Amino acid sequence: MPSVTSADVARASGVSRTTVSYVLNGTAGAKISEATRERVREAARSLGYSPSAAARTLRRGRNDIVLCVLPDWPVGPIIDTLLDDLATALAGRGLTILVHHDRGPEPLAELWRQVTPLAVVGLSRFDDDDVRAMVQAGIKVVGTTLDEDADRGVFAVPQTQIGRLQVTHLADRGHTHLAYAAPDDPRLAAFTDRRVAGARLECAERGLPEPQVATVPLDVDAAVAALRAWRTGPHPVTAVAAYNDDVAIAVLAAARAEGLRVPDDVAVLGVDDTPAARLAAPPLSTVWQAVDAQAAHLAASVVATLDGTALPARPDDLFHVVTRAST
Amino acid sequence: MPSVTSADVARASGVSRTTVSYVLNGTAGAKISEATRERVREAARSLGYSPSAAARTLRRGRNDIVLCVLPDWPVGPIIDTLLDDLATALAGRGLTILVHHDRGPEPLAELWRQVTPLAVVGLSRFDDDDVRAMVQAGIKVVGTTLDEDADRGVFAVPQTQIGRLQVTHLADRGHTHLAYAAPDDPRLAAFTDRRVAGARLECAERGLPEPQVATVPLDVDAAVAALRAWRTGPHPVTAVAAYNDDVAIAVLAAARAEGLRVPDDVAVLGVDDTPAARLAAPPLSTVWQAVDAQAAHLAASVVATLDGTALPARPDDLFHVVTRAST
DNA sequence: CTGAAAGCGCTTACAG
DNA sequence: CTGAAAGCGCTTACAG
Repeated sequence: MPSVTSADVARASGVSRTTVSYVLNGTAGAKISEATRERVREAARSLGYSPSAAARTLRRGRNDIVLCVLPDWPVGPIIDTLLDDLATALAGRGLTILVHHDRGPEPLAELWRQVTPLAVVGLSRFDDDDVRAMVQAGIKVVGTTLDEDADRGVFAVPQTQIGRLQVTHLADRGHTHLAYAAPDDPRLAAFTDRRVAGARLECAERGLPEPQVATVPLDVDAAVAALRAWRTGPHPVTAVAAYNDDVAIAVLAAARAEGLRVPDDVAVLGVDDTPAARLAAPPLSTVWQAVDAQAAHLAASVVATLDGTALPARPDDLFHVVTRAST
Repeated sequence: MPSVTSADVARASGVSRTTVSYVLNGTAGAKISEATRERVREAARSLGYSPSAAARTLRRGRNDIVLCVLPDWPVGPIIDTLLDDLATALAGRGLTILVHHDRGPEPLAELWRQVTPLAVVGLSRFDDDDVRAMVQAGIKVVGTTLDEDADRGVFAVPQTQIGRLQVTHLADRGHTHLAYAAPDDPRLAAFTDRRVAGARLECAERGLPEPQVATVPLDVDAAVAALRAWRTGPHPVTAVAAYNDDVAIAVLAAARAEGLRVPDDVAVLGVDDTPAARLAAPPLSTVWQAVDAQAAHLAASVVATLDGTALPARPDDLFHVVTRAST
């Protein structure tokens, strides 16, 4: 607890706290002899001095933390990569990234007031009120949208494109009666809704009937039930666009249980290109996401926001289909 | 930026800052009339006052943040659950949980000095030096170990037990020549090494030959190569304990490619009980982890550490085997 | 029951 | 080139 303060360093090196601060922060315009600088640095080192973040924050009005707010959806490798790249991009500027998993109704305001970060990066969309309050408090904000609109300060990963791409791939192979297999996890609704909407749009533009949407739990019996319903009626579904590879694998398991041939009786297309997709029977065609490009874009967006420079252009070619044996 | 301070609230409600502080913090022993209290609360509300965390931290020497340090390994649903439960347990005490993904060589000290948290929870093991420094700075520490030792302040999830349990399950079914399928991801080494060690120990105690350990990338060709090597020689392997369900599914894919029957020619046992395990062909036997019990124990450990009370007993029955068609 | 005042540790005009 | 001093906003003995 006998914490070392800048006064201790000043005393030990025979200078004032001002000088200590100048030296340690490398303040421009302070002309201090190299000998003094070295003396101060050495004293700081030997005393194990590390400045109090609270005091610095109180004085400066902000600190060196970038707060990253994650929504409630399950964290997967994509988010991991996003955060990794962001951490690397910001580490070079002396910024530390801290992550908060947004769950329940705890207001965002509590959080950023607690932390007083330099910037807040949201991987979910912020309320306009929250954004206004943060900006007013001098905190930089980088939002995210799952939609096509690319407002200023917004990092965008348009989910509708994924649904469209899936339909395009299946329609190109001659399928006309499509199904969309939605996931069971309600936390994914923000993604599901947009991907389904994209699939609907693409079907409409191509003059195809609406895709038949059903939830497919990750369970053989439940998937069989969904598959049977799709195969019933005058126009049985011949191709399924699945929310992701996990759901697609459930559909494959159902097809196996029903004795349907994939892709001859029913084609299946996933999203994510997980290792499991390669290993599935048959190997699963899937939508690959350019995670690295997304991550680089997010990192660049945050850096640009911090610097107040223009936001980088959104990368295109964020997605493409990896064709395997299931379509 | 014209931030509202406690002085503003004091002025608006006609009292001193002392009184504002007492009322808003519910300081015990301060006898303040209900009328005054209400006046202060109302003023705070209408001015949109929220105390400066930095000032409070500077004054008190610590804040209301619990910092959770995650190691480099990929975050999966288990960690998600752990963090979820922890956040819920701490929210009731007005504590906010913030997560830092430990990557690269940035020293831990930088981080906790930046944040000045009330407590640090490590899901990786801390250096003894770090622990000492944190404790000396008045920060509570909850460490984690993947081993059997249950030191004070340590949350433990013994990984050797998993390897032992896998061998037990396979040996009970009459298998004597076992293989261990390790994952490709070097970040998982801390887990892999311990699970393999557990498998070795259990084999030794049962008088079985050592398990043949090989890395099995999540890729059919690579898995086929590993499987062939295991099946070669005078004593071909008849059962594979896989690091997790993903690796097990790679082994299943290899068996399929080689025309081997599962479990008759080769039995396969995973870990995690993911949805993919249920959906595999054949459905995969796997070690289930009591994530909820682990999470509850972690949360209780943290709370006990904060309160300075005795740590909860470690739950037993953390793991058991779910038997399906692959063993 | 309430207020004046000190002080947490830092940074930064302002004076030399 | 360097130092004395103010002040960031809060909490908390200490005095009434």
